[in-house]
Amino acid sequence: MTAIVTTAPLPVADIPAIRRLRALTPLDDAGIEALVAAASETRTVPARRDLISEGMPIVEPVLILDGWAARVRQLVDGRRQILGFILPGDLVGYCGFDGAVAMTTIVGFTPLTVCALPSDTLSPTLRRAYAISGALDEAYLMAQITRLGRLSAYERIADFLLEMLERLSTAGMTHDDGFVMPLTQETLADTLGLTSVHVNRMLQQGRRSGDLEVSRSRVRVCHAEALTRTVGRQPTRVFLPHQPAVSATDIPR
Amino acid sequence: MTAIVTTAPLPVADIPAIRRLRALTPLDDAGIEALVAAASETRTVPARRDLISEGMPIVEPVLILDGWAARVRQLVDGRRQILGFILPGDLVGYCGFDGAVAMTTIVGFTPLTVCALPSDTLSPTLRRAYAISGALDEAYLMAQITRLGRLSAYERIADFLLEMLERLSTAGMTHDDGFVMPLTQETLADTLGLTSVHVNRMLQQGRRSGDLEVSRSRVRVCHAEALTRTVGRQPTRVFLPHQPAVSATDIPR
DNA sequence: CGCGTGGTTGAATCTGATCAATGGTTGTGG
DNA sequence: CCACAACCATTGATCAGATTCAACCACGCG
Repeated sequence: MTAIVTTAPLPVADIPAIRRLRALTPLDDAGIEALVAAASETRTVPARRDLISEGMPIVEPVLILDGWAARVRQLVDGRRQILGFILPGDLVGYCGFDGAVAMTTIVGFTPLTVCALPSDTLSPTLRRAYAISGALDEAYLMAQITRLGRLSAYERIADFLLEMLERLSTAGMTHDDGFVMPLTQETLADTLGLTSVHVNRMLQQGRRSGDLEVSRSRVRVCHAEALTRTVGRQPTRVFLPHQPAVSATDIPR
Repeated sequence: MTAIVTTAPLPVADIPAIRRLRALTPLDDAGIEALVAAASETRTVPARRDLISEGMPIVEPVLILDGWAARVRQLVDGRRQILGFILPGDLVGYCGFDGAVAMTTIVGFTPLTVCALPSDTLSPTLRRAYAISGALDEAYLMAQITRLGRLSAYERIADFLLEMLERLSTAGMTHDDGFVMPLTQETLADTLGLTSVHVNRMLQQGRRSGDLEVSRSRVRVCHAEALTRTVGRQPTRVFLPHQPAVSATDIPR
């Protein structure tokens, strides 16, 4: 799980959560120090235990250091919808008013390592990183809506895996367009609005067409670039890139 | 559209947007004054014109005073997904970091009346109202995901109309569980991940079963309470109610 | 009056769900 | 170290909800 280097006190670049936040926006020393300090005092939550329960007041915002979690909504008749995943470097319970209650239950699919989220008053760059992270949260929800509303089963799988690839690579958790995905096909089904049987068939189709390599809990997207184009996915973007503005190709109808 | 009373300078309670924000959290005088002042200087955007375009930098946050708008995502092959609606009292472009770009296009289905959003530094209560509004935005996105992922076509329609009822009643824009909905069935279809043909059939089913009264642009939900229960909808809640905590009836599996 | 937009209807089709059974993997306890 | 139990992946057959295609109608507007 963690790297086996034990010489130095653990280089900052090896902590995926910090790596992610630094990738969102450059952090000043105060911000990095605060994160490193926070990450030294961790808490572990066993898999399948609620990290936050829907309707309960939000106590303390935390930063995910390791593990996969999800926002889950359970319907009265047993149907379940997974709203989105929460990965290392993601913030949980960071919202700006008193008396807030959790809008969804959050549960881990693996044991979770979390730490207290450093206050955003410690560094303006940290504050900015949190704000960007929040905007990305919203962007992921919107991407999920588009997937469920207008993509075919196969497109949903592909688009979802590409999103995970994008997110995990920000935290440095991918290798050669592959990553560890500790989810069952049942979980994937509850995410993508499908049945596990159909997820299974679509994964096979992805294998046969050479788009995917899927084993136990490993996924590799074979030609990420090409697949991105074929399913019409556009990468998530919430702030201005440093490149000159992208030319809008959209034709107003 | 607007009330025909012209005696007084227009009572605050008659401005739906302000009514909504006050319903979210009590506002102090500074906050109300700022809103009233802002609402006196309006701008109008014609229907079908972009209020904000995806990928463009966000210039100035605005408050919707009148009209219906939506966040829209257009796929390359012409498919369209409506992510959610923006109604009077909703905030647009209020996000906490520099260099942010719009994550989606926002277009009006009616002419929109908007005004500049008063700065959240003017009043702590205003700031709180904005934060709650933002949390509600997120809650609506999550509700939309659940609708698309796990509800049947009929349930989607019912749940959606109940949400609109809930939101519009906060702004005082409903009468006897009815409201004006300036959307075509095609638009509804692009919202709910269906085709317009199927939306039509589901609306008819709603009429036949006595759940709905739908005409031109008017909708009435006949037995809102009952319908809420039958489709298993739970009302949106992002902060602690003043009542004692609701007992959790959820059975952990 | 004619056209365009949006609503309504029917028939055929298809994507994905459901039901049911089999087989493989992992983890645990004897 | 093996045996068993759970859980998960896989496969086939059938079913159903929603789409597609194609009309037709009603209304508002230039």
